[in-house]
Amino acid sequence: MPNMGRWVPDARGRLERAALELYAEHGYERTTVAEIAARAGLTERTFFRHFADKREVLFGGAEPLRDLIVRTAAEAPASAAPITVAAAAVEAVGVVLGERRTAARQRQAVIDAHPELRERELIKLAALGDALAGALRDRGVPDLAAALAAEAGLAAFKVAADRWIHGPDGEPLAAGIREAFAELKTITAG
Amino acid sequence: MPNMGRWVPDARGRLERAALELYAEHGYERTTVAEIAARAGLTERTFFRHFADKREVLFGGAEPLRDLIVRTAAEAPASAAPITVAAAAVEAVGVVLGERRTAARQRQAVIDAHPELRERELIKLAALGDALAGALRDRGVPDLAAALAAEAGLAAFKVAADRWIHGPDGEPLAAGIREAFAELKTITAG
Amino acid sequence: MPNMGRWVPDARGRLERAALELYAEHGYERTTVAEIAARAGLTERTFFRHFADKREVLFGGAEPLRDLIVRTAAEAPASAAPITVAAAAVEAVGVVLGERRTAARQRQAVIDAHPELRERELIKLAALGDALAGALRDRGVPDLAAALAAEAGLAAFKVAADRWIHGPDGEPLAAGIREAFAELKTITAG
Amino acid sequence: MPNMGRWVPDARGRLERAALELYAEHGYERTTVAEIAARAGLTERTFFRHFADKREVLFGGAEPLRDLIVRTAAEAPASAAPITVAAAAVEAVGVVLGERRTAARQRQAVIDAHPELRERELIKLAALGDALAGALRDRGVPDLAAALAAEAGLAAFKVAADRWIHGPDGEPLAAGIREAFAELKTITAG
DNA sequence: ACGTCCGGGACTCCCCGTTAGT
DNA sequence: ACTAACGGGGAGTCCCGGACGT
Repeated sequence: MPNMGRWVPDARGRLERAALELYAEHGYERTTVAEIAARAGLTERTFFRHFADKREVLFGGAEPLRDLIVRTAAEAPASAAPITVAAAAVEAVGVVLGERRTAARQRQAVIDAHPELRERELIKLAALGDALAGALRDRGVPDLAAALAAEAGLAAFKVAADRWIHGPDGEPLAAGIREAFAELKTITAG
Repeated sequence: MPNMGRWVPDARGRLERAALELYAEHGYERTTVAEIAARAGLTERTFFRHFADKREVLFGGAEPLRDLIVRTAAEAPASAAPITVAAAAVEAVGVVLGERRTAARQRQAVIDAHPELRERELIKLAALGDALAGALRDRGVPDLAAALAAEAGLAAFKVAADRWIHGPDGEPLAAGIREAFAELKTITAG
Repeated sequence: MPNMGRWVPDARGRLERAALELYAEHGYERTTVAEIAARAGLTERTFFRHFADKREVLFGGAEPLRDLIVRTAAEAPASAAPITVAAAAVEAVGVVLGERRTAARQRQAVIDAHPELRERELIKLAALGDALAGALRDRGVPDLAAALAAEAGLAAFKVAADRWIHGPDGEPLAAGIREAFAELKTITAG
Repeated sequence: MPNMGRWVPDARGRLERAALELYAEHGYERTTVAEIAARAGLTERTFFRHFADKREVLFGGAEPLRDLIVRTAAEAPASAAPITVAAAAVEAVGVVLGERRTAARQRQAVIDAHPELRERELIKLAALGDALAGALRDRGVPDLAAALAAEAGLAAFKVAADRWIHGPDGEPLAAGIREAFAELKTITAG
């Protein structure tokens, strides 16, 4: 019989929700960790037990994406070209993320307004790129090709995600990623 | 008659040198801004007048590169394809940076060891990418193609710079960038 | 024209007084640094700018004693035996401290009740002993004799101060120190 | 049939060894309790069940010395002078400690480098001194003489131990203590 | 005896503001 | 314009302890 203890369960989730609410209400930098913790009914100390820093609460759910990338790349047919594998992996991410456009927009509005959050976002993306490159190498792709295919995948993703979020309502994210890949092929062929 | 004043000149340069020395001696995070300022014969407050934060002292000289990118892109022949322009701009950066390999290596060793410095490096690179995309748009390249060409340029630069810094002594950086572009064309054509 | 600035002057003194009051009112460990700072009209951060830690506020005025010891030892006649010089130096401290018995008692009551404060007190005394030993060596006293004379001086001081503080009202501290020295000679002669 | 339980035995010993290793590898203050516990295969909380604080792990074995002092003082002939009893008790400690000079040196190197550890060492020594003074009073020695004889014993011990640890290889600790006592008698007789 | 979750305070550091002096 | 002095304020790390469960 779990959770008969003293504490309300899901401390991490409460902290995440409290942080997002406060970031939306007062802005990211005018929100202190103490306020987030207070709203979650916890202490500052506990916040830092769950999140390495004040930014991380916005980027906590990255591991599933990483796993998805690695898995998708591993499951691609052995005959697939590196760029095709990269495209498949990135599209898989696009399918997952593409389902919550409104939430993504709100989150991105906070991130875009604060360079320190942009920094964190970029390093998270770079980590996904490293994972993809590693998965490609595991398929036997040579280092240079693996690194470039992974970077190409990231490039297509970034460009497509930017349009999907900031542009008007329209086609789903995954479709935008496919278009970006196609355009990338076109211009590099030039 | 310069420098008849009370202060030793070149406060900014002294801070930069002191910071690099201390980062090398004790590591980045074990070095405090107070120590850097003390070694430079200045106060902590003065450090922050010259650098926005503790990381920036490692990334201070980025504007010239930005200008170089924009200028190179602007001066490319009107007939050049976007990817060709991006390649030329990125290669120009490679030529400039390629001259100081030892210094680049030391700097990169510090950066690689600290995720917070990686974050700053990534956002600096992203800013260069934005500048390149803007320069391409100024040439009349459509948004999507400009964004992707800029990202492709960054990708080639990142991959080549990584190999140039971490690999054995060998070919110059600019040559590596050209190779990376060629490989990128090969794999996207796949 | 000092102190025309924004701040009430003597931040350090205000912190000291606030700390002593609160330690007396609520006890040492039930007093937080935040409370001390608040009562002094300052912030926690400023407390730590003036005192290395929460204990140091009780031991801040030690340098004058150190100087007094060194000076007294240096000014003793060249013919004086090491133990005589040590006695003179320690007695000089006793004369200075002996003037504020009530304050010393209150302070000592706090210290005696908290082992962590005892630790700090002991290391401060040890530092005075080191200063005395150094001053003796500067007079040409060999290392071993200097170290032992300094320790003997400290021993007499500790014993006398303990009796002066915890015992009934009576003779002044300096007189007790002299008695302790005499008794020390007696028992070591045994 | 011991140790059929769930846990690896000798948690305390594992914590002690882990702490000493880490203090040697990274220094005392750069070692966190969490690291010590992790290396010992335990949790931070368990560390604090065995040791009152992070310093105590270096000073755990002091009770046997205390007992030794009290026993030696109690067993001295009734006719022995206080200073003689103190000398015997302190020498007994010297005999025990004197057997592990290399370990003592390493331990002392850590302690000497960190004032907070010096504080703890001093209070441990003071506790031994209190025990000695108490044992002397139990023999009927008057308070003042007991306190001074105990302090004299500590003084001789400290000076001798310092030379034994920091000086070159040479005579055993107990011999150094005897010499220190002799020198103490000489200088106090001056 | 140990793990888990959390509270709470001490302390360090980064970064910024104001004032005044040169 | 540049510097020093003093202080505010929040982030983040660490030590340490309490309550509960096994």
